[in-house]
Amino acid sequence: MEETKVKNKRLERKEETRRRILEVAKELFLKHGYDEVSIRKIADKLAISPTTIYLYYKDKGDVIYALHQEGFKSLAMQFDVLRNVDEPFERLKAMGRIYIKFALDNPDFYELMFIMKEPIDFVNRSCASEWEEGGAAFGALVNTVADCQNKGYFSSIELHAMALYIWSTIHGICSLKLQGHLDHVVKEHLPNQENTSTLESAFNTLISVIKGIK
Amino acid sequence: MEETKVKNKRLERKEETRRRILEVAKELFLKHGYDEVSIRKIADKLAISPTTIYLYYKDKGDVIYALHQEGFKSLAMQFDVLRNVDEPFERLKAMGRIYIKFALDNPDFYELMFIMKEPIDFVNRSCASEWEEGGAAFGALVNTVADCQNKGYFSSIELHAMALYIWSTIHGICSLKLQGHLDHVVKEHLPNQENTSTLESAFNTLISVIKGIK
DNA sequence: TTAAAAATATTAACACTGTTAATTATATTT
DNA sequence: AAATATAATTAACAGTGTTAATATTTTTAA
Repeated sequence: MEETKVKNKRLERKEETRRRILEVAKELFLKHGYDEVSIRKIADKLAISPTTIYLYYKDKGDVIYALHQEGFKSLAMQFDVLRNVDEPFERLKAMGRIYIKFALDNPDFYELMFIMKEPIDFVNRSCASEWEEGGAAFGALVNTVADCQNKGYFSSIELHAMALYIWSTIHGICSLKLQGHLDHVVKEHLPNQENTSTLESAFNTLISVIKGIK
Repeated sequence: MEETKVKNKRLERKEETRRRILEVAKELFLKHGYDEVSIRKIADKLAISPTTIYLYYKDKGDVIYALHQEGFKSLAMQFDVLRNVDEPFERLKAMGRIYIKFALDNPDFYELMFIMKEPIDFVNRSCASEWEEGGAAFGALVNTVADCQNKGYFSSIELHAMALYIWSTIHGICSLKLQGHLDHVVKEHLPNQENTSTLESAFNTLISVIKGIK
């Protein structure tokens, strides 16, 4: 009976080391951005050998994927307050605002979660069909859109097409902003406009557009 | 008078080498994707030394930027047929379809032009204010939107906000698709739907949505 | 308690990357 | 033909992800 206890102790320690590696990876990631996260730098900060990390994560993509998952958990937490918003269209609006705020507050995480290819390729390779975190996020949007339709909003449009369309618009504006593709357009075509207000005006346009659909 | 002729000859040769480097860079880029384009591989294919490339391009970002510019020229050429479409809303629709087709046909170029940070950072650093190719593309959209408004379409919405909103939606759906973020969502929430039809249905949703705005 | 076994961590190395300084080869001008 | 300007090269630096072989530590068995 002792041997299982010891084995558990070992598994715990192993899990703890895994966690510590991820913690440092996350710290470097948030402080210096993705490009600055190298296996060697993570190892240096932990005062371990670079190769040790490969005993806990298959490769760098695996580490990145773990951060990717953390991001989705974090976003889900932000979404948690939506349970207090009963009116579906208000909930949809709040959802959009939280999503945008998350993107602006955590640009590196957003890049990891919705822009970069590597982590999502890892998902598509590993877990063939189910992917809880990602499915839940889009599922929450679909549910809210369905609730809106039950209240008469944009009920003429197919549910999933509508959800995807909303996500596309908000992701589009966030990704253009975060990747630096708005700076020039704003400078040339929308002077005397502040940085964040461009996002807001695009979001408000979306809201007022879909609000009118019967 | 001979010396200027010689100097011109030299400049021509220099420009020719610059062009050949870019040609190979583009070939590798289209064949193997961005990650596989290294200075050394370009040099190998040209049977020259890697460092020679640095005599023609400041750094790798400069090469990437040159391809970035090629992409914008190519897109502008695709847009050229729009001159034959008189009705503004039809032109807007055609514009969207061409944009989406360009993205699907040239995923690597699209990534370079509208997703990656590096080339547009290069733009924002180098040419402080004017950037013809990019400005022209968005300008074309703004003009078409303005023409639509003159015909009574979505005239209640501010011009630039509307243009940015349309771009965001179409870029959003393209970027989600190209970066692999739709695969999972489609598999889970929209089975029995084909790959490209997801894009089309989102685009059609956008069109039918904005068509109804007064 | 000590010897064997298993788990964990490390060193050394490979094959790459972008990039620069110093050097050599080539072409042009005097 | 000699001097000069231009072009291209070699060698090297500092970094990357990753693997195989080796050493160290921890656990198990005698």
